[in-house]
Parts: sequence; structure tokens; C-alpha cells
Amino acid sequence: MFRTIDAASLPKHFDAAEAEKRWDATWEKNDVHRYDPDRPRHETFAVDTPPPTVSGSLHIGHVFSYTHTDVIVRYQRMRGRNIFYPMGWDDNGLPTERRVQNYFNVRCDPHVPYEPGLTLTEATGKAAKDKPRIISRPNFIELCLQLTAEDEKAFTNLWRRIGLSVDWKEQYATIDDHCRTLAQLSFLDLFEKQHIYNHEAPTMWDVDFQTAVAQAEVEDRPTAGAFHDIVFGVEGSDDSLMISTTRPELLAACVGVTAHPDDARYRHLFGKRAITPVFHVPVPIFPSELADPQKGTGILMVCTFGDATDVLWWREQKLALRQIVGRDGRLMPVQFGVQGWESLHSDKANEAYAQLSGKSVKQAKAIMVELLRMPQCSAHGPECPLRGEPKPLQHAVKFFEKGDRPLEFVTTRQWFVRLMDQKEALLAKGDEVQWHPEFMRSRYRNWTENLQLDWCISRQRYFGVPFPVWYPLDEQGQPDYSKPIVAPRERLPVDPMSDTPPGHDPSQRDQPGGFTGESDVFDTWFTSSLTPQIGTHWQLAPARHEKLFPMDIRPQSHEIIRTWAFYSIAKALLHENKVPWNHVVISGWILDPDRKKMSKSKGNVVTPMHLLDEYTADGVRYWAANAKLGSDTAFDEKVLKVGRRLVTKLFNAGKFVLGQSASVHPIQCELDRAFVHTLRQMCSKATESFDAFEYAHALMATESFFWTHFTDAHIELVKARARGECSCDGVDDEAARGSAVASLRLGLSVLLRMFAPVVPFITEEVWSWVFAEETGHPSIHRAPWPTEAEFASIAPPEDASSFDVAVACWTAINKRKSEAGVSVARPAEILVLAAHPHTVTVLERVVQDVMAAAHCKNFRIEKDESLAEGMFDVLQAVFEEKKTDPS
RNA sequence: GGGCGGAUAGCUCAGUGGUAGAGCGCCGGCCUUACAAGCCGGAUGUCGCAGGUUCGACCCCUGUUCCGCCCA
Repeated sequence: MFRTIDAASLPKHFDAAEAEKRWDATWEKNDVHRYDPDRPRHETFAVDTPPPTVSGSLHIGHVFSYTHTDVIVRYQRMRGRNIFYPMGWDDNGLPTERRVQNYFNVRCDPHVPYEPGLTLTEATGKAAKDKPRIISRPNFIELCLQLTAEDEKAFTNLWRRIGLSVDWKEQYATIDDHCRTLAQLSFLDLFEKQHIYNHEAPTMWDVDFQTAVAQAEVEDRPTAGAFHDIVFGVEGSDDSLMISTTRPELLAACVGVTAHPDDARYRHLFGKRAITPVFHVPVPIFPSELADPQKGTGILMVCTFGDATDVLWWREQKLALRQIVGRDGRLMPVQFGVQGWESLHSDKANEAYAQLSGKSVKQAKAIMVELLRMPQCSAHGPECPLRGEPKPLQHAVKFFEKGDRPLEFVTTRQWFVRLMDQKEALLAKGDEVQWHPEFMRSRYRNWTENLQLDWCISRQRYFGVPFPVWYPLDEQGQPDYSKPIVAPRERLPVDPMSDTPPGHDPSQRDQPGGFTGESDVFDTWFTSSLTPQIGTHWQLAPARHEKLFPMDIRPQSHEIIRTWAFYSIAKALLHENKVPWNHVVISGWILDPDRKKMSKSKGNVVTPMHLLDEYTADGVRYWAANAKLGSDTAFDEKVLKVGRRLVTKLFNAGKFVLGQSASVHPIQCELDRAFVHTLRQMCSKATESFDAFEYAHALMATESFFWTHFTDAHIELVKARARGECSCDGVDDEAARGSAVASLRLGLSVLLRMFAPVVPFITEEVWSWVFAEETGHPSIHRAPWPTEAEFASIAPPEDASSFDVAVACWTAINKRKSEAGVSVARPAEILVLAAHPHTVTVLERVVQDVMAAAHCKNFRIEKDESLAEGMFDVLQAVFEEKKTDPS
């Protein structure tokens, strides 16, 4: 006999919340998701899980993309792969700093000493308004760790609730010792390979965060500005020229004037010197292809520094450096008349500049416009230098993506990773990776081709991974940046602000002839770009690294292709000349019903927990798995409802199928064989989809089959035979019954497994009733994915269309019943059908099942060549009177 | 300005060079010993627009409009 369950002993409704809790605990206890470090690389499937920013808010978009990964992972696990699926927490960086500063009301100063045992609590009420407490970087980091540990719990709860099949023993946080070690090792390796350098140069600078930023963190924002037409003099002549600028406040930083070489209006000026108004500084006039004759007056001033082009001209033309914007975004004090600040009238220049010094860029602009309206500021003739009124315009201005004020170019010492000489190699590595969907590859190419700058990796922040670097101090106490003292590998992770470099004594810190620590920290991407290496323990555990690298998949969203994907590819290239992973799988975004991106700032965020309560974890996962990779999806609760309905249906179908008892027989009746045949085709198609990361297609195929072929058709068609109330030709009744039950069980077993990656809880639940013991696979999630081999022993049907013909016949009868307004259970006294002769032949092999399902014992089928094959016509139907309840 | 994606039923989305699909919603019917959280049946479309290739185009090509994203 088949092993069965007592369906009556099961609850009427599936208690999803209880089951979710129970299975999560069981999976963890039984190591179902554990990585086995002893299995070889080719049996392994390694996932470079995105570490979520823990200080960010949780929303349904997290569930969406992480479910995509989990569905892929669960499928691979069932294919027998040894899954490496860690979870990381990104706690490094600005969002956490801001949260910690506000929560505890503290500020970090890397130069104050560490206070051991310092404990703080949340600053509330008055304490929140007090002056912030100044603490050391190690203390600040401790607070960051304390707070992020709390934040991680919220994420862990969510991940476990939605059943991510993560190996929870493989966890990391981007600020922990392991990640700091890896990031510093990465620095040492790149430094040794000479891919890293530090130099003092104009760098994009956020004046509020007071840190350098990299190209990847910069965004253009359309901003209102105005062209100011300003007249300059020309040295040694009565000539003049009128430049157009949107940044008159930088006039004191003007170091040149340029126009297009073909511009006839200005050609005669090249080689001469212009005289700036207000400050009366002579500056060279030179031609440049980059000057746009259509823009403004076609001739413009070059300042140190208004924008990236200024930096270019400054380098190419070896112009003077006159930095006036300070790190805080205010104009620094400068003195005209000294070397480098020559002026024809330094007293006038200094008098004017005195009004600007200490002012913000915005304030300085207003003051400068007033100065330019004064005739006495002119460098040419009696009129004021500003001609006409400023002409308003909209233009793109560069901002730090997290910043509020435009970026300035400020000359500072920064560390860089050399990338500009790696473009070709970066493109080649990008091409080695398979992108899903494929078109996302062009995002990567596009970015890489347009790369303008080496990667600035130093940040003037605190909660980050420190540079493992000190500088020797000369006898005057000045650091020699060209001879950095790099930490020895075995001492990592180090904090150069508290640790002492080899060969030195702590007392030499910041003393002439001693050393000083580098106070900068790495760009967070410098660490995040190592997530594959962090997981594989690169340089720390070579055998492990060998077994996991390159990883199989990198799941991520598309807006960080230029950062996370790009930098990861760069790191793997520079460290090992490899790709970090073979596939990148890109999830789309969740949009609100108005098709706007969900974001905290828009206030349209949907949080996940109440949805999990209402629609079950499986239901929410179903919704996520419905979306193809790469496509943005509008949030829609209707799909969640469908997911929940599927869970219920699986529960009920399982209850029914596993409640059918029969003696064990092979699948041999025509209808059963035909059913298995269609199942087999669907399974092979869905498997192909899964292999191509097209889980949504696979799900659709499985779901549609489950609903239309399995529960609505096959179960109904063989129900009677499964109860021993119907036979099939050429087989004895017990065998016919056994065949029916066997086909139902095979169908259920295969479909459960095919659904398991998407709806892991309900499938595990139903699997546990019978199949777990029967198959010897206690968890469905480690049971084998159904393959051809499983169907091989079952004879193919006599006719491939038997199943469809049976369904068509049954449907035709149901339709007539529906038209007559009678229940599908109502028996027919008379039933005459017509069909094509071939269809009649096909039907004959399955007709007993069909008529049993239709409750039609008395029927006749006529052959009609005029009907299309597979079609049925009901010529006559008389249904029995409704039975009335005798009571 | 350059690149990429999307536009299909009221909604959310599949789709293929050969008669337009699903689910939800809508309409009608049905208690049928797995499931009324269900079942049976039905209606619903200038496949963004305009050209072209083809015997045949929602699909391929060209142009175009709108939406979104990335980059300058």
C-alpha cells in the first residue's frame, strides 16, 4: 500500500505563521542551508550576497530582490549544488555615522585618545540638545558597532521570516575585524602592485561632509544659475574682452582665459594676457578646443577650480594655482601682491577680497556681483565690469549623491587607485561576465568607457576602515607622504591612529623625527567591492578561496552597476586578473502604484512585515518571484493574494492526494501516462528556464500546469478511479486504482519540488507528510530536482493528445451543465456527443475516467468528420433531477 | 546631447513571423465527501503612432511620441 496520511487529522486551514516559525528553526537545526567546505568547486554554487545597509529602512523592495536570489539558490541546491550563501551587513559609512551622531549626540575626532570602557546611551530630551560629546575614533566605532548590531537584528528577523536559505554561520559585517583585514590586505596588495598612489591635487569635495568623493558618487542635478557677462582688460592695449561665467565668485581664483582656436572674435588675443576686473590680475589667454563658441560669449575664464574642465586646463596649460574655496565651502583669506597672487593693484584687490573672505560661496557670489557693478572695479575703461543683468539659465551641476550643496574642487592630498590605464582590461572583464538580463551589460560598458578619473579611495571620515599607513615626520615635524610606512600583513587590522608602526615607539607619535598616522578611512566601496573575497577569505585561507572564487552569482540592483559591480570587477582584475563572479543577476525596482520609485524621501515606502502576516511568507515570495530579472514592477497586492491562494491550494491538493490509498502499482493507464507526459514536458521547459535564471518563467509554467492540468483536470479526472470506482481498459481494477494514485503522487511530488524554490514553507510542509520519509530526503530543499530519469520508467501514452482530449471532452460536458445551470456533479440521463473520428479513437482509451468525472454513465459518441480534431460537440444532454434532501 | 529599457484587456503582467494570452477585476451559474480561502462557464483588445520588409507583422527594419533609468 502507498504510505498515506489521515486527511481528517490535518487542520482545515494551513497555519502559515506557525509553520514558518517551525520550518525556519528546523532548517537551521538540521543544517539544511549549510555550506560544506569539503566539497569540490564544481559542485559548489557561490553567491556574493549584497550586504544591506543596516541603518537604512526596511521596505518591500528588500524582500523583492533578496527573494529573487533565494529562489535561484534553492533551485541550485536541489540540483545538488553545495551552496555558499553568506549574509553580510553593510554598516560602514556615512548613513551609520549620521545615525550614531544623532542617536548618542556625539562627534568623532580621530585625534582624541581612546577612552576604554566608555558606554553611552541614547541621547534623549535635553541630552540630545547639548553640545555633542567629542570622542575618539575607536570609541565612535564601538558605538557604531553597538547600534548596527541592533539594526542587524531587524534585518535578520526579516530574512528569516521570508525564508532566505542563507547559511547563518557565514555572516560578516563590513566594519568587523575580518572585513577590515581584507580591505587593508587589498590596499597592501594594490600598493605593492603599484596600482595605488597618493598625491595632492584638486579633488571633488563635499563642503558639508568635508570629504573627497569619487566620480561614482557624483550626480548631475539640474540647477538654476545665471550667466554673468564680465569685461576684462587686455594687458598693454586698449582692447577688452567679455567673458560669460556662472560663477563670478571665483573671479579671484581666475588663472586664465580661453576661447576656441577657430573663433575669429578672439583669435587675435591668444598669447596675450587678460586683466581681471576687481583684482587686476594678469592671466594668460590661450586657445582650447574645449571652449564652446556657442556658449555665452564664447570666451571664458579659467579658475582654480570651477569645474573639471578647469582642472584639465590648469594641468595642460600649467596655470597658477589660486585656491580660494576652503574645505568648509567658505572663501579662505588670501593676500594679493605676494608670489603667486600678483596683481597690478594689490591694494585694490585686497580691499575687495576683504569683503569676500570668510563668506560662503553663495554669499560671495552676491557680494561679487555688487563689486562688479562698481565702475572703479573695472580693468578696462570707465564702465562697470558687469554688463547687463545676469541671464538666468538651467544647467547641470555636480553634487555628491548624498550632499546638499554643489561639489567644489579643492586641492587636497588623497589616495587613488589607478583605473584610467585599465579601461580596456575592465571592459574585457565585464564581457567575461554574463549579465542577466543581457542588456545590463551596456550599463557597465557605458560607465567604464566614460570613466574620467582614477578612483579616489580616501575619505575624511571616521566610521570606516582606516588606511594601514603611517608617515615619517622630518625634523620640522612635517610628514613625508612619498614614503608611507605600510603596516605588515600579520598585524592587520590596524588603526594607525592608535597602533604604532614597526620600528617605532608610541612616544614618537606626532613628534619631529617620529611618525604620524593616516587619519583618513577608505571609501566604503573600497571594502564593499571585496564582498566576494571577504566571503572566500582571500589571502587568509587560500584553499577556501580556491573553492569559491570566482563566485557564481552577484545579485544586485541596476543603479549600483557603476559602483558595486564596477569596483568589484576592478578589484578582482587588479588583485588576481580574474572576474569576481560568472553571472550578475540584476533585480528591478519596486515602484509605487503611480510607477514612482519607492523611497523614504518620497514617503511611498511599503513596509514588509504586515504583508507577511497577511499574505504569508510564501505568498510574498510568490509575488517577488513573478517579476523577471531587471524589470521594475509596480507594487500590487492582487499578486500577493494570488500567492496566498496558491499556498492554500497546495495545502489542499496535498491533503487530498496523500489521503488516497491504494496498493502500489506502476503508472499504466492511458490517462495517467498522458498526464505524466505533459508533466514531463513542462518540467523540462521550466528547468531550462531556471538554468537561465528565468525563475519567473519557470514559476509561470509550473503554476499554470499545477492549476489547469493537475488540480482542475487530472485530480478531478482520476478521482473516481483513485477511489476504486472506475477502471481502465486492459488493467485490473486494483492496478487501475494504483495507477491513478501513483500518478497523483508523482504529480504532487514533482510539482511540490518545482514550487519549492518559490514557496519553501508550504512545500516543505506537504513534503513532510509522506514524501520525506518515503524518499529518504527529510527536507524537500535538499531533495533532487525532478529530471528526465524520474520519468524514464513510465511508458509514454498511446497518443500524446490523450490528456488534452479527455479534458476537452469533460469541458464540453461542463459547459453544457453550466448553461443548464446545474452543478457539475449532476449526472446525465442522456448524453450524446460528437467528435472527429480520430478524436473518438483517442477518447476511447480514457473515456471511463472522463465519464466518471462527469457523472455520466449513459452516453453515446458519434463520429463527425466535419468537426476539428480535439473538439467535442454536445448534441443532446438531459440531466437528472436534483436530488432533494429526504429529511 | 549619447546609451538602455518599457508601452499588449479596467489593473498587474506573459507572449510568439501563422486565428491575441494569464491572473485579478467584471458577468452568469454551481455546496461537487481536497479546497466556497473553492469549482464550472462567459464577456473584454486599432498589441503607443506612422511607414517598410513579408503570402502573412503584436513580433523583424526605419522613423516617431510618451514613460522610466544610466551617462555627458
